[in-house]
Amino acid sequence: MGATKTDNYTDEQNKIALLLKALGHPARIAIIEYLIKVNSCICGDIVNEIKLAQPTISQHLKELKNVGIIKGSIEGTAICYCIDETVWNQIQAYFENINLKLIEKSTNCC
Amino acid sequence: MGATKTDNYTDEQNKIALLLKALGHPARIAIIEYLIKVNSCICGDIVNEIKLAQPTISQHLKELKNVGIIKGSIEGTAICYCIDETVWNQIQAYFENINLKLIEKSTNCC
DNA sequence: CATATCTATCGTAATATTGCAATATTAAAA
DNA sequence: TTTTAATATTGCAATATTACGATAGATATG
Repeated sequence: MGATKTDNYTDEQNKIALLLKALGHPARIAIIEYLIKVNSCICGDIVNEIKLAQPTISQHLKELKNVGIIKGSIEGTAICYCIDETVWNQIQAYFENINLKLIEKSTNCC
Repeated sequence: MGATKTDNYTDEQNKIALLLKALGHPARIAIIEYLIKVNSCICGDIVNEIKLAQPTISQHLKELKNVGIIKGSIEGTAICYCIDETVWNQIQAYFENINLKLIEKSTNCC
């Protein structure tokens, strides 16, 4: 136990869960919001922005990159990160789809 | 360590992170999708739908209820769960807001 | 080359999550 | 009241996550 039983679910369910799990930490939310705020992609002053040690930020960036929410390109000694809009749109589409269904059949009993 | 340092972040960041974290597990995604599919709210045949033990499902339901994504009303010996559209709309609004900003300034360097 | 800078990785401690068996709780039904 | 059915809670084992210090790797600059 302790490990998620991914076999029980569809690939889609597993995928969206992984994406949302990656966003399910305030540090990673803060990173995303910062990346959006500074417009042009930003490298390691995320460490200055968020009160966490550099290895911790690096770890969070890695997680976001692993699921495809952000991407980074090397720029000299620094690395330029930014949001991958493709994956982001997938997340948005998922929520929109569910919202449509919710509106469609709004026969709540609770 | 091992505990998230919530003090570093805004209330909003912590809140949205908690909501997305709650959705960041395939079982809970499956529960949400099932609740939507069966339209009228459903009780404990979620256990039949998803291959997990009853206490495990109960635990996942509790987590979803804790953050307000679902609500349940007692109906005799069964409990009727359904999605709380208020919180759901908050999540959607969050993503929409970010998407707007993404479109606004789409000067990606990666 | 030596040094400084930026980022990643490793190792590890503290804590959280996942999942289940056993058991408790609650309310309908017999 | 006894029984049955539906959920919740408890306790626990296995695993995952979070965070950081130490260190390594890569690249620019003197």
